[in-house]
Amino acid sequence: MKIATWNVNSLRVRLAHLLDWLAAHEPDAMCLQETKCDDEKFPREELLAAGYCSVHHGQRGYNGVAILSRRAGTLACRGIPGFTDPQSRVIALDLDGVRLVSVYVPNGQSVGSEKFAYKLCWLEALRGWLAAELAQHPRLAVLGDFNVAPEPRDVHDPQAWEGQVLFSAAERAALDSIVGLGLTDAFRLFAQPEASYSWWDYRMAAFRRNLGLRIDHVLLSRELAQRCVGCTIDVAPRRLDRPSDHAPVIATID
DNA sequence: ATGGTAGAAACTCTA
Repeated sequence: MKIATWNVNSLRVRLAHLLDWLAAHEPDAMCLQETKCDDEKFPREELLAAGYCSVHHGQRGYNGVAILSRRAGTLACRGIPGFTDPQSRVIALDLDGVRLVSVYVPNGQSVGSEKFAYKLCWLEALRGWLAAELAQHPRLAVLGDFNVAPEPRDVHDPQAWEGQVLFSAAERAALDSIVGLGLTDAFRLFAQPEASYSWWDYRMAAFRRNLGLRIDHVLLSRELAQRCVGCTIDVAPRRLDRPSDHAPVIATID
């Protein structure tokens, strides 16, 4: 089973990139973030024509998460159950015995801001829910844009980024606590190139200079981690014209 | 020197 995640930063703008990528890599499932459209404008038919079913938790203008799959799955939920959130950031799908979760963690804007407080609150709600999910679903995969770089090696300039949003102690502790429930960062199961990142700011020619952060993750329950045989970041789409600022991450599970 | 770019939307917010 090949599963992937990609923050597309507007699905309608990136649809051609996405369709090309799906045709080239043929993942069984693809988790999307920042679709930035409501359900009515979701390109369901175009994706179906490309061989993918979809479930979407949309929102006009901002956020929006989806899961595409070759075979039809069963929608598990939209949003974190019991956590009232006007922002569309979570969707879950049961597919061939695996529970897949697509997450778009709040960015947090800047440490100490209201949005930062919302981010920490949101991560705590996610942790509580995933604890219950893990108890019920031994095959659980949580994929998405976590907006947190876990370690110094996930940041191009860790000294400059230390304490900044996306790499503050509080955010790292919150992500660590989620991983500590019994999840594995699939990317770190394997040897990886130095300076591997999944997001580069559009500004300052950051991609050309590889000034990136690894903030998009595939977290696997123990059972899935044991069967994971590969996990890579595909930087190729970041080189295209009008790219998303994120690259897809793909994991293969036997 | 808080700059720079991109997307959605509507003239500003979010990232």
